[in-house]
Amino acid sequence: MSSPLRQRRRTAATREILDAAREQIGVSGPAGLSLRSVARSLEMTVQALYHYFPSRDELITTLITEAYLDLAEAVERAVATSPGFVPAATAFREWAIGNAPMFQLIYGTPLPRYEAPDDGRTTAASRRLAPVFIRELFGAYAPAQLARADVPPLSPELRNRLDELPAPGIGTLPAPAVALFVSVWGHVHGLVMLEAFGHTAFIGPLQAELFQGAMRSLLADVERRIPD
Amino acid sequence: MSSPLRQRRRTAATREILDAAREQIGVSGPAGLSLRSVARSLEMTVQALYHYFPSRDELITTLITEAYLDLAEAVERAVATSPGFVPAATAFREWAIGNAPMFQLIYGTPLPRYEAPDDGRTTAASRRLAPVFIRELFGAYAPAQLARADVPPLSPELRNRLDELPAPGIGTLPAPAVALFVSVWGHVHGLVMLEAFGHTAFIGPLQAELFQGAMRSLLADVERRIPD
DNA sequence: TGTACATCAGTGAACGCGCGTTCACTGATGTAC
DNA sequence: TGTACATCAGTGAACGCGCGTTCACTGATGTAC
Repeated sequence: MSSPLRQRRRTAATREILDAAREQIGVSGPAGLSLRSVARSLEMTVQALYHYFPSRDELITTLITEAYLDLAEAVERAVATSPGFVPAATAFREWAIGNAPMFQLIYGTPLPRYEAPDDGRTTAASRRLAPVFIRELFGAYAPAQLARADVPPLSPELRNRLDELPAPGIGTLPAPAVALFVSVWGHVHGLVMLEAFGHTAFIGPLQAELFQGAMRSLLADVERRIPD
Repeated sequence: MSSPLRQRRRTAATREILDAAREQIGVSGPAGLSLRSVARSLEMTVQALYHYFPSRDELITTLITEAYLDLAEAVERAVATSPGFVPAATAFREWAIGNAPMFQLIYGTPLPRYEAPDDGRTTAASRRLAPVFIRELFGAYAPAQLARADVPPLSPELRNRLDELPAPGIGTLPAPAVALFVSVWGHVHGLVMLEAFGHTAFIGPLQAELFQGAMRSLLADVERRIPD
């Protein structure tokens, strides 16, 4: 095993590369990322990067994984000081708008010639966010209540499918609550994606307020659908 | 002016190019589009394309514009035979899923080195869809009713802003209805974007049913928020 | 403490590729008289 | 109807660029004895 000093230097250099890559994505968008541009901004040669990442795809995989975790942590942190669904949604939006290019990287059009790794690293990281929202949204209800949530009738096939989702995370919920949650998930993501992709620019700088209002209404509508 | 025959041939060739480009996007995603690959699939040289489009960006602009119009027309057609918000949303989803790469082109991450034209052609095309949804969602209500829609209180600044949106389309609605509509818009887009970008693949092939249910609930929630 | 050796971050040179765009041209088609 | 001319779709050749990746190397740093 190599020396701790060398190890630390290596770690620091790896961090520098990842930061430069993020910077690069910030400037020219996810698709504008290239090993050569990263090397250029670090004033080193491209080949040197291969001492830290075996390929472009591996670098991108790390960026995606870290972005998912960073986003999930930001939301966790927010609800730690101010619990509730609306603060969670607000923190989600703020991360997405404040890191729009990274948000595009993880939730936007898949990168042209990028292939996610087989080992499911990115998928695993992407699953860290939902449980936080599930906790904030449904934590106060008993499973029996959630099972009677007022959603349009589910076909037996769909009910089965939703009941059989893998357990950690969304799979712990009864089918009607899964249906409700997916709808909420889409609602939150939709408003944020539209804003992060520039489709609601016409609203101007008050989108935060509009979003907050929409989330409050959404929460009320969800609560109304769960029986006492 | 050139002969009608030549004109028709030119139009046909232009169509062929656009179709090949769409095909190309279907195969390798929006970012995989290139003049050279289009030329290759048509078995002609790249330079020939310049007789039909002055640049790559111009071709992309046409593709984007036509995609927006195509989508809006699909929804119009659907509500013509089966009116209502849920059918409109269903048609929207079906177009998006059936034309996922084109949907990604218009609603996903902006293309790397593409600049939209100054003349607002793409923006104008993108505004064709909302009025259909507004009509289906709010057509049965009087402006006075919409003005009293039950949404969280709007700050004076936001209310002003929403009241002053340019008139054709969303600008015709009173501020609370605009807020409600943006929320609905985000909800519909969110579920569809998540699906079109592959983030809800774990649900499997029953996403259509889940979406339909979510839209029915959404409609009910909206109706509950508009007074008699 | 000194020395031989191993590790490894970084470089120089090069590869083959695909890209958008320009230019000078050819040759078929259509127009004017 | 025939002929000179204009139009314009298409080609061949080339440009300069950026990309990911490989290879053989140098030279500084760290390790073992």
